[in-house]
Amino acid sequence: MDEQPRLMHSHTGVGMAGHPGLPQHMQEGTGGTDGDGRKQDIGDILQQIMTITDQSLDEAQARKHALNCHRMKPALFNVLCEIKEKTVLSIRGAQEEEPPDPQLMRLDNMLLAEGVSGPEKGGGSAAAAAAAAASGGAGADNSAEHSDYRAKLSQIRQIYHTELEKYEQACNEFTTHVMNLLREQSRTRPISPKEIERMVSIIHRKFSSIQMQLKQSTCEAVMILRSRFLDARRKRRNFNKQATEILNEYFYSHLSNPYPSEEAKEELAKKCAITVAQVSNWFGNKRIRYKKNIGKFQEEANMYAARTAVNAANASSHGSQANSPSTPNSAGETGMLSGCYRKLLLFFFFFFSFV
DNA sequence: GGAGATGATTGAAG
DNA sequence: CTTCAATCATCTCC
Repeated sequence: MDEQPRLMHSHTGVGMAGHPGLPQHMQEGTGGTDGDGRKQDIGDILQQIMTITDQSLDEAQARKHALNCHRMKPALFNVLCEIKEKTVLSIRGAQEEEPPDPQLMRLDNMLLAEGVSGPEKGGGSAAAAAAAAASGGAGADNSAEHSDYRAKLSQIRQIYHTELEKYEQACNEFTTHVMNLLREQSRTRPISPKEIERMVSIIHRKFSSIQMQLKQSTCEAVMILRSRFLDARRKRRNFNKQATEILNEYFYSHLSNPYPSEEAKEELAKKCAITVAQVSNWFGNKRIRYKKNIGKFQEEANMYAARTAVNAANASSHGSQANSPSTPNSAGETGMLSGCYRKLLLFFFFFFSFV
């Protein structure tokens, strides 16, 4: 029977003696020396434990209150807190400092770049802006496409934000609820603030995984929209004849160095009603295609060279009209030509044709 | 429908 | 950053 002293010890150690909420016989038992009396006490306690589930809620509350008011309770509670703190810290050691999820970062970056998350950029996205620049001067149908794109993107944005708000609200509500529960429970069992913090972070992690799904689907929607839009952008239009003539004229009149400066590009872009990027593209394509097959472009080169020569001659004779050297109106121009210039044109044409 | 022309895109190089 | 070179996707002409 060496269990008996231990039980007794534990009984006194836990310190229920003098507790106002405990039955008198239990309090007496702590200081008692009578073996039978002690046995009786233990029997009573066991009986109480066994019947505790049968007690009414009010009775249980009374016992809870009694326990809370016990004089040894704070000391015991602190000890338990310390033990718990150590345990929790050792558990946390392995879990903490986890790096941010790269996939989530990617999704966040993409949503930000597309203008879905973050501040609204007037509905404009990188794709819309790029396409707007690339399609330059293409006209009303393109701006209609852009507005369509913007409208759809804004729709996605709205849904995303509504859902995100819902998730955040639900997360906050749930977190508050759990925290209240834990605070309430912390009065009867040791729950450290760190433990609450950990619980909150667990909840946040769970909700952020739900949020990630939302972000994933939003990204997919944007990608689909964007790919459709970019496909539409690929439906290019050839530049109009006048624009091509302006570009060709510049190209062949600068054949020794067909690299227009930024200013020249801007001017050409303005004249052709296209973007500077399109001018750059055009010159890039032209240079490479010309170089690849000079023979094929010879006739074209001769024609533009002749035209340039005529323009130059024209400019010298009509000094005041020289401010538009690169875009002659062929029909009008020919009509204005004197016999002398017509001869000159023919000379240049044939000269360059046989060179 | 096919061939060639043409504007745009992409990746490498400087 | 610009330019080159290759390539793609579409347009235009026959």
